[in-house]
Amino acid sequence: MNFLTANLIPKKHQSLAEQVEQKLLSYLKANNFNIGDQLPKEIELAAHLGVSRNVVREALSRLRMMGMVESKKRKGMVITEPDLLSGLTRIMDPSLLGKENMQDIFELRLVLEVGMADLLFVRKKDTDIQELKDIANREAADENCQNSQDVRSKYEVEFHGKLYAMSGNSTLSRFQKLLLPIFNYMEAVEATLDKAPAKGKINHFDLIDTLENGTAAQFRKRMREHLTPHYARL
Amino acid sequence: MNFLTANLIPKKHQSLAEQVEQKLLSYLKANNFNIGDQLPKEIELAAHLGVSRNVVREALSRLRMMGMVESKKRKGMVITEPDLLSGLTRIMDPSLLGKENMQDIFELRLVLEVGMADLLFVRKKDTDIQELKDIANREAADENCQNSQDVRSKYEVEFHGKLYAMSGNSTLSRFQKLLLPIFNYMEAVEATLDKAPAKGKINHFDLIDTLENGTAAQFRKRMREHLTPHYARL
DNA sequence: GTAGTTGAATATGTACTACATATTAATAAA
DNA sequence: TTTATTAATATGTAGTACATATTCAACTAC
Repeated sequence: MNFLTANLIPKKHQSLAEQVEQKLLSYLKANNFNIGDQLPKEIELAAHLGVSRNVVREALSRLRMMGMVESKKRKGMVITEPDLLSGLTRIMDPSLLGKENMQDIFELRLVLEVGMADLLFVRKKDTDIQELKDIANREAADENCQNSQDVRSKYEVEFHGKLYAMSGNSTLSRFQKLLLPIFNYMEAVEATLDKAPAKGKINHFDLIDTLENGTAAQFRKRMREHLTPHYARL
Repeated sequence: MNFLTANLIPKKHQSLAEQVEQKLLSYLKANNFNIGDQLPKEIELAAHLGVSRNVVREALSRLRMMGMVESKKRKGMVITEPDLLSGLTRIMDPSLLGKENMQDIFELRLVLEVGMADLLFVRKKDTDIQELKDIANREAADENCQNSQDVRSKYEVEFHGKLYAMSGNSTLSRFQKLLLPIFNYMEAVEATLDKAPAKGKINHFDLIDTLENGTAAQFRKRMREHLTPHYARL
């Protein structure tokens, strides 16, 4: 391609479906719609935008995938609230992601759990503390913890998952669940390298105690220490 | 939801395009492909799955949207590394999200900035510190800061954006940029309610000093104090 | 033989038609 | 008035046809 034709083509080529998707998004953003409002019919959109119905359907399919619209058979398409994590739920898999993304996600977990402290202290309930204690007690009583890494990590997941749930932030909590396969994979890889799982000095009982009697700053410090083996990966 | 209940609960009707999307995703997850590998042609997929090419194209369009595949005109579709934030880039807009999602995102920012400390201390460079100082100095010298909330928030964004960039976590940094419109919107709403923007006791110079001479734990504490006005919203 | 050009082959991109399906809304029956 | 039936309609799916762009091979020129 010579420089003349290069100048004639300003943007990287976008398919019509992508263009229509963006137009629909701008349309929705600009007109402050409410949830439940109706979208024009596919045929009308196609006619108005001067494209085929196929193209419109591809664009709408993407909006549907994000949870931005729902389509009913005769009613047409109605606007819904998009799902923040709809994309992530599909691709959060070790076999789909590269090293850099996995490392980013790994780090994100560490950041979240340390930074989450204030949410926990604002929203903790007595019943939550009790549940944490139950988990920690079951963990302490389970002799399989000595032998099996799987068993250990089962309690680890349960305990920390409960913390995310306690945060009262459902996006955060859902994100943690998506994050698990990545984390497990990276731990498994680490295990094959003969790196001892090296437990931190702060255990779950210590964390519970801090959550019950301490401050958010103290909890952050202890959580940071609890996660020290993982921080070694930075 | 475990494997069993997943089968027991009758799924809400899924369109063929959605089913094909999932089949393609499972196919990609199961077969550990490498980036650059080719996917079968649309017609072959359609024939193999027993659906029309339209349906296959809708599914592929979704994968393309997530950055999982790229399509070249004659070459066919090749596997690429998915973009973790491709979904978010489209929907991170105050006019598309509801209160709960916005609140979740708002909280997430607070969690991230407090929890980010260790990343910063591992990866900070002298040049980064210098850049932070430059920003803080420009801010201190700008007399418009007194009058205009916009000017203040401009420096705020620049300073904190630099911190995210320093984290060395590009996903985190990109997420912060997406988060900005939400944050601005919520601050604007707060401003209309006559709530004074109430600056925290810890300013940017304090943060820089801690970053230069202190510890990660100290930085977390000070960042938490710096963000105190925002934490009031919890 | 090498470089550059041309042109055919081909997979994706777009348009269009036809019909299936499900659900609403109107109508008829009780 | 209530219930059952029917028609209308917007999305879902299938299929054909052609446009477009890019690869790859054949070919020409030097």
